[in-house]
Amino acid sequence: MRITSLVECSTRIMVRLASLQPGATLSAEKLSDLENVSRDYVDQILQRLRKGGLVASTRGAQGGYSLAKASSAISIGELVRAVEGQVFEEVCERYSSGEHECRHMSNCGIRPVWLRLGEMIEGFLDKVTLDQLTVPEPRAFAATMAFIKDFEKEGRIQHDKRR
Amino acid sequence: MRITSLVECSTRIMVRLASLQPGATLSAEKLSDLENVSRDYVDQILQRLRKGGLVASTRGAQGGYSLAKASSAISIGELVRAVEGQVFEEVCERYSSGEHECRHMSNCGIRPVWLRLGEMIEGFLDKVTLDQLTVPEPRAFAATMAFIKDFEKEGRIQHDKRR
DNA sequence: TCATACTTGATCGAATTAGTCAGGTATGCT
DNA sequence: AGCATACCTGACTAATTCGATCAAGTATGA
Repeated sequence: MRITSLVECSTRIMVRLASLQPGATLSAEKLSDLENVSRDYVDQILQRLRKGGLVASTRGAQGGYSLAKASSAISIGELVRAVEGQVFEEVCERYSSGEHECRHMSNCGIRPVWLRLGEMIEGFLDKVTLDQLTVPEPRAFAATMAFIKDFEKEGRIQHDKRR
Repeated sequence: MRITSLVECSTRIMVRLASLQPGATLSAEKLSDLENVSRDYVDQILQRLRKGGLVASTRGAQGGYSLAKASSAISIGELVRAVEGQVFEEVCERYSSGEHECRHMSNCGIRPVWLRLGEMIEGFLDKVTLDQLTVPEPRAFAATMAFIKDFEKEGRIQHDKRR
């Protein structure tokens, strides 16, 4: 299980947009340079984000992209759904289609685990909003910590300080 | 993000073994028939489970496989690590190797989210044990619900629930 | 009207997944 | 001992998904 390159790139692009002053925009070209992602790929990502209603675009010369709503109103879960279609694919959906019957029979003890796992992952990502990723202070993740409080008792999140 | 076929098959095989009477074994052939998974694939899975210390094997005619320890002592997290090597791959590990530098710079707000997500997924799967999957659905569901409840409220799990 | 910037969809190599295949080795039963 | 049963090992491969790239547009503002 992992975060794909697509989600990672999309997140970085969204964080860039979230750091803009109100009214400002960033062109796809600029985003490509800033994040070191090819122009074509940036275009594709922005397109999906726009269709998902997460970014707004201004066309023409001096045009560009900006967030479609407040960064506090955009969750990573939404972002993932916008670029990948879904956050977590259910096992039973995947392995039983058409002529095949779901291998999880009645009285199945396995299915609830995958369901619950999916709900948990989605619940987590839906509660992490973009504004939490743009601030350098440890105040980020307050909502996240509330969601999974006591999971780790030693304290708050340390932001990355490497290199 | 999804559960792979490998993990799904492995889980079903382990649940079969968990439902055996103490001392009993199931041959790879039998498991293959019961779960409708090819004999070769079952062999491969059982081999990985054995190397991970989750199943024990008895060789020779009338031999077979059984759990290496109590089903209450085997978690799905362990199972996943045994068959796939890891539960959740870190983004920074994947996208920054050798000559490439991690794109998550200092004061990165993104990395902690992926780290936390990974910890959560692993924490969840490490606490779901095989014995919780061998019972009819309502009880298994109750067990996973209990996990979430404990997870949110106390950060720890009750393993010795009365029947 | 033209440069800039966004839009769309097809394509494609690389990596991963999902399983197969071939050829062993160990054990228990007769 | 002989041999059938069953486990063990690792290489191999087809299918799918990932991670982009590419080509050919359309819309807008100066």
